[in-house]
Amino acid sequence: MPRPPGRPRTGIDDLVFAATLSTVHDLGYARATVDRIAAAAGIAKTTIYRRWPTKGALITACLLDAFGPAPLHGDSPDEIMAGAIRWTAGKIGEPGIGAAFAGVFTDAVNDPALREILAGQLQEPYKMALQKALGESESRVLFLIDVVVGTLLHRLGMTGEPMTDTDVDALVAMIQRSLRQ
Amino acid sequence: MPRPPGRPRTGIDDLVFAATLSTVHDLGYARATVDRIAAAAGIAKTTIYRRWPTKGALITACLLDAFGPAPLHGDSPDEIMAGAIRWTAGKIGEPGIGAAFAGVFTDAVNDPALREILAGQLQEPYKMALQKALGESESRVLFLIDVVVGTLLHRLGMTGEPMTDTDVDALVAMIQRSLRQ
DNA sequence: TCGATTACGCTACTTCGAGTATCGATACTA
DNA sequence: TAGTATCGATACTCGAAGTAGCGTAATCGA
Repeated sequence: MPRPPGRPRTGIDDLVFAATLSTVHDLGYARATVDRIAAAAGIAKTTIYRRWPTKGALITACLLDAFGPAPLHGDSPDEIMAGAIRWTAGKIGEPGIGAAFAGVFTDAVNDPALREILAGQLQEPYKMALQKALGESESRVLFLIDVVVGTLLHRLGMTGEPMTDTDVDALVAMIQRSLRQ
Repeated sequence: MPRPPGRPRTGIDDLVFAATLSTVHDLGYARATVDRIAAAAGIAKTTIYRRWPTKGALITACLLDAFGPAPLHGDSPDEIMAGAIRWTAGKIGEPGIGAAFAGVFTDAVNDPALREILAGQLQEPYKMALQKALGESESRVLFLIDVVVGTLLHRLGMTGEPMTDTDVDALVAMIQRSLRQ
């Protein structure tokens, strides 16, 4: 497929993603304006809006890049679930990721278009992979995602800190007991 | 205690709370501006700001009023927990309450002052009551609150709809198994 | 009845962030 | 060299949070 005409885009997506997470980490989601993110990346704000139509789309793309494919390893559903939960908890604990996630999530509550993006682009791949790996129904997997992600985000939102390893262990144990039943 | 001097405040708190929930329900959290809430209540915006310093404080006061004390009835921890979970799910499903909760919650992620209000005024009483009713440790009760409220809010945020009774049943069963362990 | 005090409604204002418009300069293709 | 699309920069619109000031209304004590 031939290159489209005109000046090609410069490869600054990774730079913008890094600047986004860094700005959210330093200033919080609400004060991480597009102006500031652009300044942190050393580019013009208009360049950001040429690539992502809204701030929500930018954050979602940033999260998609940060999370990537889920590592679903293990010989049993128990091991697979434990790995997935600990991986999720670790990601949410990384600087900026948890706050960005919580921020875009809350924006989505009353923005159906953004909700569509979140559910379709971010949640859907993990849902499919988990269904296949665990052999569980769609509704069951969606329920498990609600429990795991909801719990981790609620802790982050109420305390400002990611969940401790001890509590993540409790979450793993609770889900595993639920799976065996 | 003698009445303070000057014109007394009119009893419009309940009116404002009702207008707040109604506006959030109709327009969503983001478009439920203080101007619109005031218009829905039939009062001036400045009157709202005389009573609540910020929009977050207004929403929190509204939620405090809407939730009220938790009904913790039952002869066993299982029954108490089941009642508390279903009561919480029902409240979050009421028009406007879930969206207002999710909105103020997300605002709190990067607003320590608002987080203080949420944790201290809204969560704290339920935490104390549950500790007493269940005989569990503080950290255990906080974990349970994270799971229940986080799961319900995540479902609401991802789908725009409150959790179905079937899934609430699954949540109850999972928590009960976790409690017995 | 009169002054002091405080709340209310109203209008106007400041501030800030999301998103848009425009323009000159630049990089690439045909 | 002509055409196209990107980048940076500046300036702009729009909407919402929160503030200021004023005239008016309600309640108190004297």
